[in-house]
Amino acid sequence: MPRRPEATIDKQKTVFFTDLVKPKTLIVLMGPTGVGKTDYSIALAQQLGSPIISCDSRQIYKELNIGVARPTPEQLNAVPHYFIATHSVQDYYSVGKYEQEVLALLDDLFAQHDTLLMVGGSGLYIDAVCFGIDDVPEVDEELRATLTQRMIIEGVDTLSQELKLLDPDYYNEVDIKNPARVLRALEVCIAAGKPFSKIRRNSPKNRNFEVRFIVLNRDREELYNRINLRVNQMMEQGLLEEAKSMLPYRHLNALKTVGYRELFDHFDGKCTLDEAVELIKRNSRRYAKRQLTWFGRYEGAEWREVGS
RNA sequence: GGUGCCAUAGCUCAGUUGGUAGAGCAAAGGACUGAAAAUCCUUGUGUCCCUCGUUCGAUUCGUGGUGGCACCA
Repeated sequence: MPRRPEATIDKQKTVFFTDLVKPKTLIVLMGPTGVGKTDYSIALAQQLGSPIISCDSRQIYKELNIGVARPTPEQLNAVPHYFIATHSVQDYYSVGKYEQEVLALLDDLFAQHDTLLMVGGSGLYIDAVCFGIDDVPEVDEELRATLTQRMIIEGVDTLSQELKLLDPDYYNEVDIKNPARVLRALEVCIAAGKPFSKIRRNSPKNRNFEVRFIVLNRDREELYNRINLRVNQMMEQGLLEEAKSMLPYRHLNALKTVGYRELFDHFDGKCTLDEAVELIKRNSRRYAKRQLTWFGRYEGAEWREVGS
């Protein structure tokens, strides 16, 4: 199933741009964690004369550095970067906000550039920028908290039965064993007073730029070796201390992140430090695999193999 | 050198009263619309160390090897 294949510029806008200005292109460079996106993107950005718009749901936080493999100060100075260390873990953030902020930025930057480079591994964020995300009413915290509580106590099955009543269409589509998905659908149904499936149109929004996808990949074994090695390096750089300093925020979404939660478990005495480090490696590997699955659905993407 | 124990999936091991095998972990594949580095679904992985023998049939029993561990010299 191709990901949003019909997402091309609408005819009128194409005419408008070819008449007055050159068409604008957003190059989206993506790849699994640890492939080597950072180095590659800096070289590519310099070649294109473009800044880098980061599309990374974790590097966006200023409190997270070592554990999210933030580019070094030298790398950040080599090319202007956006959306790196710009937000706080303490502030609520979401794909929707990211979409808005990036689109506003693109409007500005395209005035100076014909080609812009976006780089990152957060698939949902890439989708939001390239194809848009439906407008869903705000859900207040209390409702979410109540439903989360009920999810824990009553289990997914009870809540998915409730979803079946409120939104039979979505119930038939959704993975009813997935608490996150059931909970979201349910909270939107309740907050909006209408079925989630009526809100989630899943139709691409028009964008006034073209998109080109590049997926960076490398031999699986080599990728995993790099991930394992990088985790060791993170530990040498002081990931343990960084995680310790994040303990007060461990309940926040931003800290539900590979590299931190495993160390939190260690602090709780649930595992030894060595075990925690091994788990960070494993979970990073699994994350990389999930990313590759996601990227595999971008129709027309150019896959570039890198490596020795 | 002698004696004993062990050798089965990538790893740790279970098992077959003789009918070619299964757990955990690792791994592989997939899903994905405001938590997305999140959350969830599916799936195996095999010269059962080698040799010869007994047997209709040996991974299973026996002989002899090889390797590992332990104890004794």
